[in-house]
Amino acid sequence: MQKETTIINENQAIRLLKQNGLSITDSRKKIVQLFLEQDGALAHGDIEKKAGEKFDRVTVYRTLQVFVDKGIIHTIPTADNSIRYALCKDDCGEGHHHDHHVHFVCDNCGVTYCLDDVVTPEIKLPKGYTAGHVEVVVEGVCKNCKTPFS
Amino acid sequence: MQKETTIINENQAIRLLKQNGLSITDSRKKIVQLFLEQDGALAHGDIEKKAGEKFDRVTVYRTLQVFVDKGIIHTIPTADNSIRYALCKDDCGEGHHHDHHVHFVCDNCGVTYCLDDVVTPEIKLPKGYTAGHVEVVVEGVCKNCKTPFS
DNA sequence: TTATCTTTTGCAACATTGTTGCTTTTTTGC
DNA sequence: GCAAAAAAGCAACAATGTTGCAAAAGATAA
Repeated sequence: MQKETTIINENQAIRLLKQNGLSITDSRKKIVQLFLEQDGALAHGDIEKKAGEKFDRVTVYRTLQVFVDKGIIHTIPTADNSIRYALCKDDCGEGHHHDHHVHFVCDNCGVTYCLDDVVTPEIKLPKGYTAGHVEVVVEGVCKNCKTPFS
Repeated sequence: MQKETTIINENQAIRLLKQNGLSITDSRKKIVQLFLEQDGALAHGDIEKKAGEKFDRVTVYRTLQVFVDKGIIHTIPTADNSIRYALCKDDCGEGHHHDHHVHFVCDNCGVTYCLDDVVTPEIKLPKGYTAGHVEVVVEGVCKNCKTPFS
């Protein structure tokens, strides 16, 4: 079972890389797989750890950069100086990200979730300001950490 | 004129430090003054530069930490791995920040503004999630960078 | 499949950013 | 001004991020 899931993810990873015109390499496959296996978002450090010391730090930095450029992953700003990355939905592509969903960081487990179904609200800005992208990060307790009777 | 403003800011800085039970030192005064003189938010690096190489890097780090703890300044998350800081309104204090306003980052000039009058909206979360603090960062063009006829 | 060209990786060296312990200096309260 | 307390400065270190270049792996076409 474990193995089967891994293979499915590997195939999906390869498909995703090909779609974006990227060479299929071990590190790219592995990193995409990590995102596919993962419920939440990943920071650079997480990826290095989860990859099992297999790849050079530089490779991870460059791979993440390529993925962001190609619209495969997007960044999530946090208050602790550690950018997190998460897979983009299908409508993102090279040069244009469309991540209009809210992000959620759990106080308890620290996991960052993409709430794909929660759309960022319209913000009414003061006169003179023009809005581009709106980023919303909610901090609180996630569904897994919620205590049953509270 | 220049000098007079500086003095006013210095007095205000001293008042702010005293209110929070902090010793009055050159670095603290200077750093508070930088925030008072400044329209937008400041990153650690900005402060080091603006202070004119006068203070040790460690002093700046520790001062900012103290200010955050005391509720004098608050942090603003960004997507570029550089936390920014801005003055809190009066209703923040030690151990409890109340920054329910929206932040704005200008694409053109890079300045980060606190839009004190724009309140963060209510976000409806999926079942099981409990919201604590909500952080909204809008990216776009600010009032100063707006071209007259567009 | 192999030869060749292109892309990516890994390494080394470096730059920047942030942290910690400890001594000296400054501030505070008397 | 003096003693106690707080903060600054220094040094050393840790973590994070960047760049150039040679070696390795991937893509392409005969």
